[in-house]
Amino acid sequence: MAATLKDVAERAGVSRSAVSRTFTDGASVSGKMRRKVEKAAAELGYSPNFLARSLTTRRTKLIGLISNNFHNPIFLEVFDLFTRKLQDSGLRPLLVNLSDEIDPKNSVRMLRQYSVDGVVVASSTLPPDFSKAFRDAGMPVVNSFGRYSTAPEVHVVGIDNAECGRMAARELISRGYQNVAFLGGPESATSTQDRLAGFTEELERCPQITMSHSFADAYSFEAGRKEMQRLLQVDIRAEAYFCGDDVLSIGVLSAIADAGLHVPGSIGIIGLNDMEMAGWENINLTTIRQPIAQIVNSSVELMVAMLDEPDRYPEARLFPCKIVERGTLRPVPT
Amino acid sequence: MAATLKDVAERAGVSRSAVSRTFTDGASVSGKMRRKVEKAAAELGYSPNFLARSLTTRRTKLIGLISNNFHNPIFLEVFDLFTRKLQDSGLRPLLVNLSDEIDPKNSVRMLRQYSVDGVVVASSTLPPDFSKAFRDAGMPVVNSFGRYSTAPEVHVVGIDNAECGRMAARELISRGYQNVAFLGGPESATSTQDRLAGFTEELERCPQITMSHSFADAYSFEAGRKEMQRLLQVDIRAEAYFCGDDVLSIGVLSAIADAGLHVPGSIGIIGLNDMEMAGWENINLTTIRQPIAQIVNSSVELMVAMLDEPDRYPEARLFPCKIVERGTLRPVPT
DNA sequence: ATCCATTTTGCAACCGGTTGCAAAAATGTC
DNA sequence: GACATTTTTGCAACCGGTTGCAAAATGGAT
Repeated sequence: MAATLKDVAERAGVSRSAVSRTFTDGASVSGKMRRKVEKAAAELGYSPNFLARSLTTRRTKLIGLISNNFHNPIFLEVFDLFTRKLQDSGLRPLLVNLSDEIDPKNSVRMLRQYSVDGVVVASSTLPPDFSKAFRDAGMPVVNSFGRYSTAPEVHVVGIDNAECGRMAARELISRGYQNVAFLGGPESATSTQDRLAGFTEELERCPQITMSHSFADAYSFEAGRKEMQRLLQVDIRAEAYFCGDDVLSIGVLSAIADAGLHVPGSIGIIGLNDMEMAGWENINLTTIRQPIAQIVNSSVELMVAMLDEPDRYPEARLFPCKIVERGTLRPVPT
Repeated sequence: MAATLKDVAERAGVSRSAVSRTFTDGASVSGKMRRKVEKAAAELGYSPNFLARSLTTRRTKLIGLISNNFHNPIFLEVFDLFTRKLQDSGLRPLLVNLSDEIDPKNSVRMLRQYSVDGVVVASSTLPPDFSKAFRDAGMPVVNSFGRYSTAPEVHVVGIDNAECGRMAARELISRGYQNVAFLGGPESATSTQDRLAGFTEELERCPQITMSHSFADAYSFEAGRKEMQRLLQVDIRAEAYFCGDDVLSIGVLSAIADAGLHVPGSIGIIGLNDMEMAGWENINLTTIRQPIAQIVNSSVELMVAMLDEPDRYPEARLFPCKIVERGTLRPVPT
């Protein structure tokens, strides 16, 4: 069907190598030859087959883009940014949905069968073993939105979750809240653990402030709502909550509204991520902004660098977060 | 690095063809041979290279998954469903973000270079030329969420947008609204055009009901909010609005709340899609449910069928929508 | 044990490219 | 114009697989 190297060579009356060289940059071809070949190629609508090429070059320009977060709207932004940035870097994302995989083995095999040049694991909830499994199979790996401390063997790009916890704590302290709580995502997620640790650490320096914590089953609206409903029933509610994630916060807000309580009057809420929706006027969530565009761009740049230097020494790239003040915390007392 | 066919053949002391046949289903190999080869393969951790294989089989099992909707949360659900269903069918999605492409040419070339087996265009806003460009390049194409009437040369899986418009009109009529309006997405989107046409058609049968329409710039919260703010200012507001999309509806709801008006007391709203968020208790949007899981599954099944039969006669598969009643329309008068 | 039909196996060519090497052509120098 | 040097070109082998074909092995019937 499609024209091949050989067709072009015959039409141009030259050798196959000459055609190949015309389409390989850095190869030696005279101007005359190039023109002849390009003419024939244009006439036949030829463009080289990447997969055949990859057989000898050992480069497919395919990158496995792996995630299990297909329910948190922030990941739509993440996919948008990743696909664009990868495309701009001449790479192509092979998307892998790991939502119900327990074992990385299948994905590792599949990605090897497709000879991907590298793997981006974009998830804050996948256990670090997954990233390691890909690395152990010899593929360059970047773990975006991952935990930086426990897996120094794999490149990580993300935020300092513990610092976010401390930041949230300081913010609540500065607003004069005396009884605060952390409402996290799933307890098993490293991001949840680290955010809680930072939050706790900072609050331990203020012994007069009461602190508690609990976990929602997932980073989702329903889970946040359910957990908040439970908390409101047992009636040991805090004055302000640091929620592990924006979408969780929105669930929490809905439970609070249903209970006839007012935000920030009766209860203060601070989220994390600053997803698009947090800025919607009917939500107006005070939150900690995670710089996802920077994280994504840096992840791809790191991946590109690794393609040239596969044994690059592993590094963690952390980006600072900052508070975005909207309407769900009471003002700083004057 | 990774073991090849030849390595396995040598280790097992058999020919390369024998190894190849062991990993090709339907090929003739004796039990004894199979065991020998599988043993050697297991010891070397061998699995066949799909890309090399594709060179002779002319099947990559790669499917281009193309979209330009990376801002409407419903598409996160769409991507989740597509990736799962494709994976379950033994296919792999090569994700292409067409957000700022004017011309399909580049994507066509790229997808040909990767020898994708087929292309799924998942978009309700891409012009039909895009789908056609892929088909003209000889690739099987399914246009999911597309318009079915104008492009009978390309397979389409989706809903009958005009019928949705009629359905919305009937619903508003049955609730006794006398002055209704359509607040659509971008005027250029075929989905918007068809929904408006159906809505208008049905209302023309009730001349006593006043009807108007306008368009938002995009299927987005901000666009919906802005358009509703404008409508509220000019003060020729309708009693009920059929909004082109749920996320648009949510923007509309926010504008209404800001104006101090009440839903469904002062204004009724009906959306379209039934995205997850529509069911959140603090939104509680009455809407028309688009059966996206069915559309996605059917799209993939159609794609699978086309792989065996590339010249299959083009068909349109339409799925019925139904109203999901929540809290943004006033009750049917008794 | 013999013969024939069937199944299994290996050889070699091919899929669509790239690349090291040596021969051929072009260029520069005197 | 002769010679040395550099650049361009084609040959042939290779990347990691598949597959048509013919030879070898197997199995069954007599």
